[in-house]
Amino acid sequence: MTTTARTPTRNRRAEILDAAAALFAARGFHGVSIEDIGSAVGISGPALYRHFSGKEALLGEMLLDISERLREQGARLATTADPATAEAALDALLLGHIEFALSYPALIRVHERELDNVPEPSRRAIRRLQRLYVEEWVTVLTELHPSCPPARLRAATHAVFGLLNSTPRSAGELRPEAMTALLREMARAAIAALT
Amino acid sequence: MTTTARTPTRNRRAEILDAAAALFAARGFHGVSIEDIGSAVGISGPALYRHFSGKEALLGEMLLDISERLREQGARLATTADPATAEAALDALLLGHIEFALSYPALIRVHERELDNVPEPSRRAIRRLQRLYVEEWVTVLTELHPSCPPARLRAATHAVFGLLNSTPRSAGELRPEAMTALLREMARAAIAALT
DNA sequence: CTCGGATGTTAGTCATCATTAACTCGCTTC
DNA sequence: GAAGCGAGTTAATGATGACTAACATCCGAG
Repeated sequence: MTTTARTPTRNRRAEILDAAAALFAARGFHGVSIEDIGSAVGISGPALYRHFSGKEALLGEMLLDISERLREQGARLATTADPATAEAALDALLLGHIEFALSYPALIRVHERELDNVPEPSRRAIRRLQRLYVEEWVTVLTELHPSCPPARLRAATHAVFGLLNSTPRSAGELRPEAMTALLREMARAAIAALT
Repeated sequence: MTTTARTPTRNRRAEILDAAAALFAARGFHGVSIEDIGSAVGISGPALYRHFSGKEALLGEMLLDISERLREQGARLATTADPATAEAALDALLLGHIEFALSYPALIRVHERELDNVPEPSRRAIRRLQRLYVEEWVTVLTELHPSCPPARLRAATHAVFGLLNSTPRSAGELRPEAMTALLREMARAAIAALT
């Protein structure tokens, strides 16, 4: 009836993914209904099936996109810097991750929590991308701490992710620049402490 | 009569809470059915209502217990040490939290993720305990970094929790002692880096 | 021995949900 | 100016799931 019919499909898909991300972050995958997602973007319920084959497929696409963005960013930032200075590469990775976490807290939350709800075909691909991203970090850390065993560096990487991804929990405590500086300093120090 | 009450009830409740924690950690609150929990402890479905008034109440009790244990531990460790050496208090808090996270990864996960699913009466109490625990840390950190504004210290505390709670994610990478040492060193360094 | 309560069991009930079906409607295009 | 299609809509359908009811059993007093 009104002038709503102009959205050219591309926008709709993105709109739905955004709304679903916010809802999943707030209430969890199983706590959100198709109806909820639909009405969050002004359409109602089953209309979602014009854009996605199902709820799980929607989640799968969402996580795949997030993982791909992180991996791409990781690959770009880790190699962009002067290969001699792994320090610079690490700093770039840190700042990239922090900016992502601060810009898209809902995506970070979903990425952290909902992998188990993705059906098996996609889950494998997502896991692979996540692993590649971690390995990007481990490679850089290996240059900085050659004597440190890889398993330890991997655990350290997960610990740093936990630190950086704490953002959604301490939302609003600090302004973004202050939060960025804080997380960067803490993460750098934590990594420097590795034997 | 009186004290005995034999073990049937007490054990059952604890057994149920344990099983439910493991399931909630793995699949999320809404991803687990009453049937699932029941059959995990060998009874079936509605028998749970002999022990808990409902699914949400069960979760509420679980989170209340976790929060209470953390808060109690925090209060004990933060004051036990020589008040002159906030360093020692911080180290005690760190080791206490790490031990808890390594011993009960499922509880940590549920504690991090499921607060939103607790109905309002209990949620308030849980939040209060969580806040008290955080304030325990902030108090100690304030002694170590008097010039650091409280908001920054609070955000730093959440960041440290994120780091320490990464345990469930990097499960099995390292042996417990190695993981404890790693997390302790990283967290100490991260905190020392605060201006 | 019997009574009563704690603890289970199985068979409903009633909601909620994901998904599908069967129709509109408005555009573009021939 | 119909044909076709993209994007919605509302009404089933079929599962699943939380919770309740009605009925069984064990066991420790009295």
